[in-house]
Amino acid sequence: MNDVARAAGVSLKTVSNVLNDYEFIRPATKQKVLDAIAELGYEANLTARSLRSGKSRMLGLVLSDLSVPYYAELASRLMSIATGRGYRVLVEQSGAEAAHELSALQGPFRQLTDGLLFTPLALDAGTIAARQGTKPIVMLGEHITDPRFDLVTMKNSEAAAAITAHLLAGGRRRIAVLGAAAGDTTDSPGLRLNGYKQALEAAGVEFDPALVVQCDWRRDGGASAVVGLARSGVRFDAVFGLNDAIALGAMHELLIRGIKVPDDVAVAGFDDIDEARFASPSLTTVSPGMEEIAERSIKLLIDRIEGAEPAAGGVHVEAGFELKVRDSAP
Amino acid sequence: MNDVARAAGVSLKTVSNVLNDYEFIRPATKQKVLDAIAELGYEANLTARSLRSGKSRMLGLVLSDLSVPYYAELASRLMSIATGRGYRVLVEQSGAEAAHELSALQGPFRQLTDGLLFTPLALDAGTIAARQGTKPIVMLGEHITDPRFDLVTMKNSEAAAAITAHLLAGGRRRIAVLGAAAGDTTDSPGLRLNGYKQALEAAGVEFDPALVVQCDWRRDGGASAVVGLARSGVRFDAVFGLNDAIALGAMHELLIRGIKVPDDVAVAGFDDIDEARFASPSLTTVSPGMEEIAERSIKLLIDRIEGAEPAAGGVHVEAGFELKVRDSAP
DNA sequence: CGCCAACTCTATAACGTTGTATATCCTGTG
DNA sequence: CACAGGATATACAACGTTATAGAGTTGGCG
Repeated sequence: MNDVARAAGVSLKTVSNVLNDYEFIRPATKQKVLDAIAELGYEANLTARSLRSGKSRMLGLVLSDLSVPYYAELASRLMSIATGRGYRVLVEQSGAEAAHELSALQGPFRQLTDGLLFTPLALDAGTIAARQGTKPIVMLGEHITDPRFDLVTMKNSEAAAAITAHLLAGGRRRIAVLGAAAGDTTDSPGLRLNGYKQALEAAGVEFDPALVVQCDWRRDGGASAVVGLARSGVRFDAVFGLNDAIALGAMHELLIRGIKVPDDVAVAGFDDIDEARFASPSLTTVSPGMEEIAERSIKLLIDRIEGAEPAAGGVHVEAGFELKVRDSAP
Repeated sequence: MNDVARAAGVSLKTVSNVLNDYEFIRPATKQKVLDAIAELGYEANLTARSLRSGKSRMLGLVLSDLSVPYYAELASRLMSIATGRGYRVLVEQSGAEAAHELSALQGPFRQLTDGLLFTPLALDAGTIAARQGTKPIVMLGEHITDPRFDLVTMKNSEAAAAITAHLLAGGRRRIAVLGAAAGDTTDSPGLRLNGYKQALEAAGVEFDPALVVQCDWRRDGGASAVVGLARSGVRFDAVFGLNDAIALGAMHELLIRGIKVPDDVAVAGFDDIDEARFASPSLTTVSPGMEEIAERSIKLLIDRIEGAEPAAGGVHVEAGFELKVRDSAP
C-alpha cells in the first residue's frame, strides 16, 4: 500500500480511503490511486485488515461430518450464498463429539470467524450459553430449542406427520420407524417420531413401540435396522426412515431379502437428498426446505454480525417443507 | 499477551517465547508464564500471528462443487488429516468455471491460505503456470499432467481396464461407456476410456464408438444417457459409468424400464462412494484409493510449505486402486 | 581471579491496515 | 475581502504478534 501511495503521490491513508469508498475523495485523486493500484497489481492484505478491523469476513460452520450428503449439500449452498454476501465459510467437523463441539465454540476456530452456524449434537443449551462468547451464533437443527438463541429449523413434526399420513393414505397400517427410540421426544429423532405418532392418532391407528427401531442415521444403520426387524419377526408393511440415508439403507436391505418395494413394503425417507430421486425405486421423502434454511440462516447471522442492534432475544425461523411422492411409496 | 506478561512479571517477548517453545527458557519462568496464561484464559491472536509470520496454517481446497459425493468425501478426509497436522482447510467451489478457478488461484482466497489443493477442470497448465504465484500448489485429478507441477492422481486407465476386464470376464461383450466422447484421450474421461479400450483389445473385442455416450458426471447424466442409448436402438449388455453417480443414475433408468440388473445388463461405476455399497443392487465399482490420495496430497503440500527446499521439480503420486465386485456386475 | 561462552531475558521495531485527530484547501456568503 | 464551514487529504497511533539485536547472568577453565 505504501508503494501505491508513493506511485500515486498521495498518503497511505488516502489509498486506504479509496479502497474503503470514503466519501470525500476528489475523482481525480481516486483515479490516480486506482491507476497506481492497477499498475502495481496491488491487493489489500486481508490479514492486516482483519487484525485492524477485528473482522475476518468468515463464517464458521460446525457440523458433524461433511461426507454426510445432507450436510454436504447444505454446506455447498451455504457457501454459495455467503459468497454472494461477501463472506467465506470455514467448515469444522465435530464428529458429533462434545469435545470437538466445545473447541469449535471456544477455540481458535471461533477466533477466525465473525459468527457461527452451529449444528450442535452433543452439547446442551446451558453449556453453549455459558461459553458462547460475544460473537453471534445461529443454531441449525433441532438439538437446541432454547429461545435465547437464534434458531433456524425445519418443521420436523409437521413434515413427519405429513409423510406418515401419506403412507396411511396408501393403506399402510404397520409403519416401522427407523432412527429413533420409542421414548424420544426431542431433537430430530424425537420431533419426527412425534409427527409420526400424531399422524397415527389422527388416523385412529394404534402406536406400536415394537415398530420403532433405533439405529445410526446412516445407510448401514437403516440396513441393520431392517435386519433387526426381520429377526424379531415384527410384521410391517411400510418403513419410515427418519432420514434418507436410513431409508435408502433399509430399502437396500429389503430388496436384498426379496421383499418388494413398494408392493410388499413401502419406504419413505426425510431430507430429499439428491440421491433420493435416483434410487431404485426412487424414494418418497420430504424436502425440508434446505434452500430456505440456508438463505435465512446466512441472512440472520450476517445481520447479527453487521447489525448494530444488540441481540434482541432469539429469532426463530422455521422453514417450510414439501412432500415428494415417488415410487417407493406412491 | 501484555496482561500475561505483566501478570507473570516478564516481558512480552518472553511470553511469546514460551508459546513458541523457545529453547532457552528457565523452567521456573516458563511455569510462571503458563500459570498466568491459565489464570487469565489467554489465547494467542491468530490473525496477528498470521500477519507477523506470513503464514495462516490454512490450506486451500478448490473443487467444483461440494455437494458432489466424491468431493464431499474427499474434503471430509482432507480436513481430518489436515487437522491432525495442525492445519485447517478452507474450501472454495469453482463450479468448474475458468473465472472462478482463476480467482481461487490469484484472488483473496489464495492470500488466506499457505498452499493450495487444486482440482482444476477448466484452466490449462499454461495459464496456471503463468499465475501460480509463489505459494505451493498440489494438483488433484487428471486435468493437469504437466510434470512441472506436483500431482496426486489415481490409476485411471489401469482401474478402468480392470473393471472392464471384469465385465468381459462375466461374458459381457457390448459394454456401453457413459461419460466420455469417443475421441477423448485426456482428463478423467479420456484416461478411463483408454483403460476401457485397452481391456477390450486385450480380450480381442472390437471397440464400437456407438457404445460411447457423453453425459454429465451426475446421476441425471447417467439416466439420460441410458434414455439416449435406448432411443438409438444400440444393443448393450453392460454399462460402465465413468463415475458412480453416472452408473447409479443409469442403473436407476434401466430398472425403471424393466431392464434387469445384472441379468439383462450389468452395471459398473468408478469411485466407490459410500452410496455405491447401498444401492439396489449394490454397485460394482473401483475404489481409487481416496484415503491414500488424501494423505499423500496433504503431506506433499505441507512438506512444500514447511520445507526449506525449493520446489525440486514436480512430484507425481499415483494412488493404488481396488476392484469392488458387488451385485450389479458379479 | 578474570574472561570467554553459553544461557536467559528484554527493548524495539516491524508485519499492513484503519480510526482519530488535525491540517489544508476550497467555495460562497455577508 | 475576510471567513465560516464543508470538502479533501494527511500524520500518527494502534491492532497483537514475532524477529532482531543486544543486555545481563551464569558457570567453567586457565
